[in-house]
Amino acid sequence: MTRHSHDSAAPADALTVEVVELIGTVVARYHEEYEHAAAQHSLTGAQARVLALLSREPLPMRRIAQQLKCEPSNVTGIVDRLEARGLVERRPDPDDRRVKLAAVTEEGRTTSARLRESLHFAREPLAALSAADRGVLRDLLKRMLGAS
Amino acid sequence: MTRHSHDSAAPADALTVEVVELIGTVVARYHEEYEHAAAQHSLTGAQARVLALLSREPLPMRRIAQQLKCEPSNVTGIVDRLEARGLVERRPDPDDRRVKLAAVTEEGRTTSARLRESLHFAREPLAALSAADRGVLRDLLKRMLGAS
DNA sequence: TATTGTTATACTCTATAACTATA
DNA sequence: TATAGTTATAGAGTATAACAATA
Repeated sequence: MTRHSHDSAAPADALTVEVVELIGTVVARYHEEYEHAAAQHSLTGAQARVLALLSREPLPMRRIAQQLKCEPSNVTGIVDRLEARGLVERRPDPDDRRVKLAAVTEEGRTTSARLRESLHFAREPLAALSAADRGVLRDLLKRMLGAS
Repeated sequence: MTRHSHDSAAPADALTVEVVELIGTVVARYHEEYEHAAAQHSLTGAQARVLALLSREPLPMRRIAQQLKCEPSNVTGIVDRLEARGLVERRPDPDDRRVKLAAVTEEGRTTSARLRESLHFAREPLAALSAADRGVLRDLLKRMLGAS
């Protein structure tokens, strides 16, 4: 370490820069795969994300917006398009008549499952690593993410 | 390993699933930071990416589209907006009069540099790892990415 | 003829603000 | 009054197709 700085523009050593660039490549690859998998089912990335979310459990529109980190008004359109294709439906919330619960239909569930299967990112890149290596990678990522 | 399958839906073990989810978290975090840094300079993500690209060297419009993996027609609008703000300019290519080279202006270069500095992703998360750990992470990511 | 960049068009995602129906 | 969802609006990114200038 050449210096321990508390300012926000600490000098990045070559190793850190290299790791950041590698992470950038991972991010780009991940997105390409996700968009491609979604497109194979004629879905946009945002639609695929919402479908994946709802395949776990029905959610109020508001909660979807929080998960997507976007404004609630955007969710209306995304769910509209999923609903128009029969992949999602809106149900009333028995406890609060203001709330609408978005839930996957049977077709939505199977589409979501197929989409998950077509996400090769899970298998091909990681297949190059042994189980021990994947364990090391997991621990490093966890420490990295836990730090922020 | 319960089975060695050659089909594309090989069963994912718990460890692999965990690593994929961690990578998904990294991807989400990375994007949030990038968009936030871009927004601090009143730029969209796409504009910031093009500005970063051009800060290395001037490029024909066609090449920008290839780097962004989008249609050339989209680049026209993105460069238009950067040019309207004085961050980028179009120059003729002396060797081929069909080609327009997009290049950063001086202001564009300083904006790009500030943007790079405000990308905390380089520092904070990775600061939790020792140099040795970062080296291990680099090697694992390189093997992972080289595999695809 | 083929290529480069642009224009025109349409769709989706996005944020903001105003509206409704509930609470 | 406050909250959930929607609508209206505007800006940006995206793909497709057609076009002008140049090779």
